[in-house]
Order: sequence, then structure tokens, then C-alpha cells
Amino acid sequence: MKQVNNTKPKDLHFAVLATDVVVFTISDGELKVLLTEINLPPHYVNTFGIPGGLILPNETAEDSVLRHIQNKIGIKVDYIEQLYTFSSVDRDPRGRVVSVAYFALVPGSSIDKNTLIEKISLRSIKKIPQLAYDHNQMIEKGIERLKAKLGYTTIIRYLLPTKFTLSELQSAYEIIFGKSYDKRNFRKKILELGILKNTNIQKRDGAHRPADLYSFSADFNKIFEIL
Amino acid sequence: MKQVNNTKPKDLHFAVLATDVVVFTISDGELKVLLTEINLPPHYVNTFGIPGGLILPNETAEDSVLRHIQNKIGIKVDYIEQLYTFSSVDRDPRGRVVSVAYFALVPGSSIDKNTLIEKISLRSIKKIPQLAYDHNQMIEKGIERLKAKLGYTTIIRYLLPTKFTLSELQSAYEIIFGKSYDKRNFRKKILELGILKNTNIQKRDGAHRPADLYSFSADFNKIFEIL
DNA sequence: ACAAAAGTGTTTACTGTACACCCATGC
DNA sequence: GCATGGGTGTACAGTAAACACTTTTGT
Repeated sequence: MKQVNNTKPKDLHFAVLATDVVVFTISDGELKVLLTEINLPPHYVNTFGIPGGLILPNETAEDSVLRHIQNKIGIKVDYIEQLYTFSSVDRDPRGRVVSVAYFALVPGSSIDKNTLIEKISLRSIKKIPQLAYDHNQMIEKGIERLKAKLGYTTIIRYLLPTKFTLSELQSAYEIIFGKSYDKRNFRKKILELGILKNTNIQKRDGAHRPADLYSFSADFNKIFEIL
Repeated sequence: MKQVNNTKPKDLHFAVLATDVVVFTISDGELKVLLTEINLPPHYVNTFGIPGGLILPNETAEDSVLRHIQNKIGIKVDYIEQLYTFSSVDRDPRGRVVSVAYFALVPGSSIDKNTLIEKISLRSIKKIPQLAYDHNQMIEKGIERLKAKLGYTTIIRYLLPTKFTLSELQSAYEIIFGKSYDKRNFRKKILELGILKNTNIQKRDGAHRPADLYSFSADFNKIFEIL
């Protein structure tokens, strides 16, 4: 197992560990990913990538990713889960780095365009450029996982504000799955699941009838068929 | 990102990397996991754990896990996928070891009780003892993932011989999900999916009508609702 | 002939889907 | 008063679930 056998222990400490995070949010009617600028000549100049950083000796991978999110993005993530560990020998041109990738969800409203740190931007998943390292793969994995989990959990809640209208909820599903649902059927189904409660507060935002605001009724992420 | 900043590079090579694998198989009407004996005084004496070992400098995590399966178990696995990376600071009493856990599926028939290496045994998932390290957690994660994936893929094929009867297939689902299905409904549904083909070979194994042998009709793991 | 597992259809209940109009508001 | 998005019900189709007997074999 983890016996050091005949190999010298120092030879086994060949890798640096890192974490990277695919942060998803919905804004302007699109599913977006948070990118940072990467400038590491000679390997990467004027390139983009997802945020990340090293794991320190006294940290778990999760500690590390939360620290980097806090330090580099400065936002609070509501949901994070481990995605996949990338260990290709040459994935980092500077040396062996094994990276544990995470995926995180934040409501669109929590990333204010005006207060975003300059080097951080949101990019529609339909227009992701060639990124540094294997970050395109990480985003791919993240999208896959997000779509799969939306089908049997209620994690979409973390892409929405605490109070939201049924149209906003429907729109979130439509944006991510890229198709539209019938309004009446959608409402019937989602309400029958019993996971929403009507806050009895109304949202007025235009020349039309106000919408009821709902919230998810339990903290846990209920697991069953959604759509 | 992966900049080494002010920290001395050697401080960042604090961890040893390892892989561990949860190997599932079905035998004697039960879902079982492959365990090995672990004897590493003073930390673990006469303990069990799942197979695993170190990642070497020129290997990816997947290379490593395949090598350990080959060397320590000596069987060919038909299906393997990455499960989760465990990075608790104190998960190994001897020092910092970060382990990438995998889960693998093998047909019951491929693990012959008589040729099993002495230190390897199959244990029903209902009777897993306290294991070394965080191996109980790994098995938990594996069971969770296995059940989830059976619902929308055809990976159950890797727990069965290439040719199998519909009763064997049904029984495999029943063992894993711990419930029974109606024979007529099961057959109707599974045949309508169009993923099986009748080999027109019959299996005779007792004082009863012979059963048709089926095989999966495509190599890929079709994704949709199964049961 | 009998025990043991294989194989086969129909009816009923439920769930998903298609579809169109009135409501409350701001301007 | 009109444009805008919010809110509501019903009929039909398709899928899931319940249910029992005949077939083929080995001994």
C-alpha cells in the first residue's frame, strides 16, 4: 500500500498539489464561468484560466480551494463539491502538479460586475477560449456534473437568490439545459415536489402583474427526479 | 495560481500521492468488495483495507491504480473510474498522504475463490469491518456512485459475464438495489431499451427450462433511464 | 410425474405533455 | 388602454405497475 518500499522517500515527494475551481453563475440569461487572467511567461501570456492555487502542508484540498476563493475572488460560495483530480504528468509546463478540481455555484446577484476585481471576469460557457493548463477539461467536467446533478438534486437553489419567482427558476433550468419548458407543466411539477414555499412576498419589476416570490423549504439538497 | 510565491519549493512537496481502489463484484448473491490484509505495526495490525499503493513520479493516478490492480490482485478490470480524492491531513498515521480513490467493476466469475491470493478476500458490503485509513469512507462513496450510475448507464454489464440470462441481469439489479422487480415488467422494459441482443445460445443448468443468453449490443455505456 | 426456473400479455393507474386564455401592473 | 410577464386547468397519450399461468428441462 503506502509502504515506501525500496524507493527513497524523497523521490516520492515529486509533486506539488493544487486546487482549481470552476465557479458557475447565471447572468444575462447565460450560464457563465468565472475566469482569471494568467500571465506566466514564457508558458502563458495573456491567457485565461480558472482560479486556483496550491495546497499547503496543513490544509486539505477543500481548505485550500475555499482559501483561494476567499483570497482571489473575495466572494462567498454557497455550494462547492469536488469534481475530479487531474494528474497528467505534463499538465503544468513548470513541473509536476496534481490538481484537485472543484465546482462551485454562486447566485448571479452575488457577483457584482462593478465590484469585480479587474482580473476576474465571467464568460459564457458557450464562448470559453483556449485556457491555460487543462482548465478547459475541468470546465467540461463541471458542466457535465452540473447538468447531471440538476436532474436529481435541488442544487439549482445555489444559482438563484434566496427568494425567486417561478419564472426565474424555470429560466435557470432553461438556460442550463438549453431548452424551454411549458410554463403550466413546469409550475405544476415543481410545486408538487413540495420543496418550495411561497413567501407571500411579491416582486414588482415592470409593467406587468407582480410575481410571487418562493424559497426552497429545506436546507438539505433533496434527491429525486426533478425534470 | 500555481506560482511558488515566497514559499520555498521544497516545502510544497509535503505529500506523498497514492491511489486506492474499491473493486466491486457480485458473488453468492451479494455485492462484494475486494479487501486486502494490512499489517503495519504499530498503526495497523491484522486489519483490512482496500488495495492501493503509491503514485510514482512518471505515472498518472490512473496509471498507478491500474498498475497496483495488476500487481497486487492480478485480475483484469473491465471498468474503472475515478471516485474521489481524500486529503485529510491525518488520514495516514505515518505522514501526509493524499489518495485518489477509484472504483472498479469485475464480473463475479473473474475472481475465482480458489486462485485468490491468500491476502485478498471478498467481503459483502453488508459486513464491512472497520478498515484502515479512511477506506470505509471510500467504500461508502463507491456504493453511492455505483447505485447512482446504474440508474442511467449500462455499467452493470461489467458485473456480469459477457453472456448472461435475463434472470441473472435482473438478479444483479435486485442485489445492488436491495429490492425485487416483477419479472415480466423487467424483461419488457430492458428489452425495449434495445441494448441487449439475444445470442441464440441457451444455458442449461438444472432441472428446468433452459434460458436464453443475452449480451450487451454496444460497447459504449448508453446513458438513459434504466429502472 | 414432479420440481424448478424460463418465458409470456393484458388491464389499470399514474405521470407527462400539449395546449390558450385571463390577470395585475406601469406607463 | 395597451403592452408585459404572471398565473391557471383539462384532455390525451404514454409509461409504470399489478397480476398468473404455461413451457421446458433433469431427475
